[in-house]
Amino acid sequence: MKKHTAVINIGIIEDNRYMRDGWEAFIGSEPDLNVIGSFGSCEEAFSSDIMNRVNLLVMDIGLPGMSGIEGVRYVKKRHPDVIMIMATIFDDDQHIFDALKAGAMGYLEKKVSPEGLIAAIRDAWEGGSPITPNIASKVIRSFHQGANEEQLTERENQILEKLATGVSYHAIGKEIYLSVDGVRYHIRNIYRKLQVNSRSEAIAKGISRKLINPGILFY
Amino acid sequence: MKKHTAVINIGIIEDNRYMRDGWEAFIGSEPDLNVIGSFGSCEEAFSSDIMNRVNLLVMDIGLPGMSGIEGVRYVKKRHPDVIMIMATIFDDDQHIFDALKAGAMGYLEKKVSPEGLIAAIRDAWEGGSPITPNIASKVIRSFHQGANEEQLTERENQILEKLATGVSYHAIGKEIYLSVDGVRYHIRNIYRKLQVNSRSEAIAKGISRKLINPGILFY
DNA sequence: CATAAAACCGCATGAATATGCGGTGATATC
DNA sequence: GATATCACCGCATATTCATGCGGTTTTATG
Repeated sequence: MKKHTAVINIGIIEDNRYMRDGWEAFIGSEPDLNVIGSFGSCEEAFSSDIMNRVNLLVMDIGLPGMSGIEGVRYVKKRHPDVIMIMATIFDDDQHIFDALKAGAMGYLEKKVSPEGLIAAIRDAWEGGSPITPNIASKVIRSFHQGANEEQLTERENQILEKLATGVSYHAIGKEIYLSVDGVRYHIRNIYRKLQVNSRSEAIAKGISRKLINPGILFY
Repeated sequence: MKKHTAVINIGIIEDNRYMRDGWEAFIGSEPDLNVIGSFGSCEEAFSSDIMNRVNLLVMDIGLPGMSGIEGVRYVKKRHPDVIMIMATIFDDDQHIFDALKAGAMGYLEKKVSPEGLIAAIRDAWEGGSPITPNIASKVIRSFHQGANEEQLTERENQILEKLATGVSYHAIGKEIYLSVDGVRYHIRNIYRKLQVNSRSEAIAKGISRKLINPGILFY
């Protein structure tokens, strides 16, 4: 395992000139942070030669041309070791989750202080995930389960989990020592409680309500 | 909307006496933080009268009797406005995600500094989610999509999303102006790429690979 | 120009699912 | 002791799904 380089090579992608220059100045003033390129769009950045040397990118989301989200996907695919931190004015759920799903390690609001930005870069470089508190809050909340929704019984949860694996009613019955019609009985009740009328919806809703874990999700 | 009270009423649940007293002393030394009770187990805490006055709980996970996770579920159900911060030695994924899913707002490692603990309490009280960097990293990573897995085309993703809603092939075809057999064609390919052979598995795998969002998950 | 890959369409068939209705036995509530 | 709720079993039927095989058209690549 290679040790961290002494200096972190940083790239900036941000279309607002003032913002970009400000970041560059602040980051560059740190002895161990080296801004090797700053660009106004993903296209400019990705066609430059810095992509093979850069260690960490600070990116905006609202960019002309290729959006920051698409940019994250691009980088993640072609340069999987590059760490990306989003710094943006968007604090809506969709942007946040899209960016994180695409592979960003951090997500900052643009109003972050220079010191905060520097700290975030170091934090990400050490393997952490810098996210400003109210973004963190949204992320954490996305894990919370619905509170006063209709509860499933133990048996129903058990069967719901089996449903998600794709096996037939017959196979479910065999696994839990129940007749096919017994399985059907519980499934009816599950559908009623979740207010759905298909196996597919039950699974989708069950997962989104955290009643079942798709195995791969948390590795 | 009621303004935040000037003083935050805090409860502590931690079985290690030294740890508990340490926390109580540190937290209590802040003028705006008021420790109104500290307990060695959930049972003790929940049967006390502080539960109706407490604003924020700092809890361990590894507790005798009712575990911290169960404790979180209990509190979330009966006192949904109480904010919970877990402070624990467990940094494995299962404990973290279980606690967050159950409703904890923050997750700290026990080695957190007193200043860090105080900051975390204030942060949580302001609506943030205090999590130490390497915990944050795990949470963020759980959002990342698998990199070199077989990609679905745009059309396939579109259809996979429809599949999760539970509608029939016929209905899917109508929605996206495609024949039933055209729908079938894409579904075959989706199954092959995801290595499944049922609609249920495709949905479960699609969600866990973040190819589709169950609508309710991110609110 | 040949070839390949993606995106469709059609048909056929056995398997699985959704749902309605009618049962039984156990437990709990009033 | 009547009533209700839960967990199960059985049967019947229309609908939907999974999958195999053979097509066409468009678009990119060599």
